[in-house]
Amino acid sequence: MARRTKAEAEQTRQKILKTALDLFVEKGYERATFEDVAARIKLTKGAVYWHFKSKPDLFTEVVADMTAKHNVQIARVLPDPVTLDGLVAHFVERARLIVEQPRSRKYFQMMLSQDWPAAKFIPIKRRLRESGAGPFELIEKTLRMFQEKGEIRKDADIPMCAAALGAMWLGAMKLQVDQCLDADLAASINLGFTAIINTIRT
Amino acid sequence: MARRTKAEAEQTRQKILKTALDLFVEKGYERATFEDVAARIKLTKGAVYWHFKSKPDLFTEVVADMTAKHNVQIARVLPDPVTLDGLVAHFVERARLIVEQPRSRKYFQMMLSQDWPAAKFIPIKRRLRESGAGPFELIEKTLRMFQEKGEIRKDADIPMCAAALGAMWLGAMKLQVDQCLDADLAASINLGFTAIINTIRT
DNA sequence: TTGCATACATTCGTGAAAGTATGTATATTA
DNA sequence: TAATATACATACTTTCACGAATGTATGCAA
Repeated sequence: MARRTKAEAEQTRQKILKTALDLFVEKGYERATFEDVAARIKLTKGAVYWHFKSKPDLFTEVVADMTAKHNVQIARVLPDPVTLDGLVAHFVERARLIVEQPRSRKYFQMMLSQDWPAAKFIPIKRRLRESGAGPFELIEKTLRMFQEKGEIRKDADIPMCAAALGAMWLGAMKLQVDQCLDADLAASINLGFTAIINTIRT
Repeated sequence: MARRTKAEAEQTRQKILKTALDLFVEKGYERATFEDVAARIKLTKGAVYWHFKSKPDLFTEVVADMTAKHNVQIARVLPDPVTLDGLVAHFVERARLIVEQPRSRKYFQMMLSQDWPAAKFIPIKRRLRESGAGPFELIEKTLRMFQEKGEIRKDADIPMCAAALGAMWLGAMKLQVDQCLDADLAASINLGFTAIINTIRT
C-alpha cells in the first residue's frame, strides 16, 4: 500500500484524531502510544508520525480539534442567555448536551480526568479554562450585564458569585465524569445555580 | 556508608515519603522516578527500593500516610457540626486549613490534579472519595440528622442537595489547586453553601 | 565476640516507547 | 508523460525507567 488521495489522507487524519482521543481517555496520556493508535485503525506508527510530528503535538491537536468542534456545537444550539433564569437554563442545557453527546463527553472526560502532564501543556490548560470546563468569563460577563440591567443588586459581589457558580459547574462536571454522581447532574446544577443567583437578585 | 540505626531508618522512610509527595506533585506520577527521589535526599535508588518494593507501592503508601495525617489533623481541630450554620463553617474552616497547611495543600494538589493513572489505583480513588476531596458522606449524613431535628424541611431532596454541596466543594478545591481561583476560596464556599442550604431550611 | 539481619550502594539486564531514516508506490502537477 | 511530492510501511537507533541481583559495612543480639 502506498500513497492515498488528499481526501483519503484527511480522513486518515480525522481517524487518528478520533482514535487518539479514545485512547487518551482509556489509558491516559503516558500509556497511550502511537502504536496503539496505529494498530486500532490498521496503520503503522510511521503513518501517525507522518500526520503528527510528536506525541505532545498529537495531544495538542486533539484538544484543539475537539475544542473547536465542541464550541461550534454549543454555539449552534445554545443561544447566549438574555435573562437570569436563562443563564441557569443555559448551563443546565450545556451539561445535558455534554453528557448526551459521546464525543463531547469523552472530550470532557479527558480534560477533567487530567491523566496527562498538565504542567507540560500550559496553553492547553488556558484553553480549557477559557472555553471548556470553566466558562467563567461567560458567567462573569453575563452577571455584569444583568447588573447593569438592574436584575442584580448593585452591591452584589460579582467576582465572588461568579467564582461560586464556576466552582459549582466545574465540580458537577467532574463528579459526572468520574462517575461519582448518583443524583441527576442537570438537576443538581439547576439547584445550585438557582440558589446562588437568588441571593443577588433584586 | 552502611547500616543505620532503627530510628535513623524510620527518618529515612519519612524523608522518602515526603520527597515522593513533592515529586509526584512537581512532575506527576509517571515522570517522577525512584532516582529522582533518591537523589534529592542524597541516597540511591536501591535504598528507596529497600523501603518500598515498587512504584505503585510507594504511591499507595504516600497516599495512605498523608490521608491518615490529614484526617488526624482535621479531627483535632474541627469538631463535627451541630448546627446547620456549623456545617457551613465546618467546610469553610476545612478549606482554610487545607490551603494554609503546605503538606495538606500538596496532598490535595496531587489528589485533585490526578496526574497519575487513576484507573490503576481504584482503592485510592475510593479512599479519595471517602475522606479527601469529596466528603459526601459527611454532608449527606449531617443533612439527614438536621432533617430529623426539624431544621430542614421534610420534603427537601437530601441526595440532590448533598450532590450540589459536594460539587460545590469539589469544584472550589479544584479551582484552588489549579490556581485558577481569583476570588477568596473560603468566602466563595461560604457563599455557595449558605445559598444552597437556605433553600431547604425550615 | 561472633553471627546474622539490616540498611544501604553499585551494577546490570530488560523491555517498551519515542523518534529517525529510508524505502516505495501512487497522486498530483508541470 | 516525466518529475516530483505525498502518504504511507518498514526497519532501525536511542533513551530511559523499572526492577533485580549482588556487594558491603555496620547495628544488634546472644
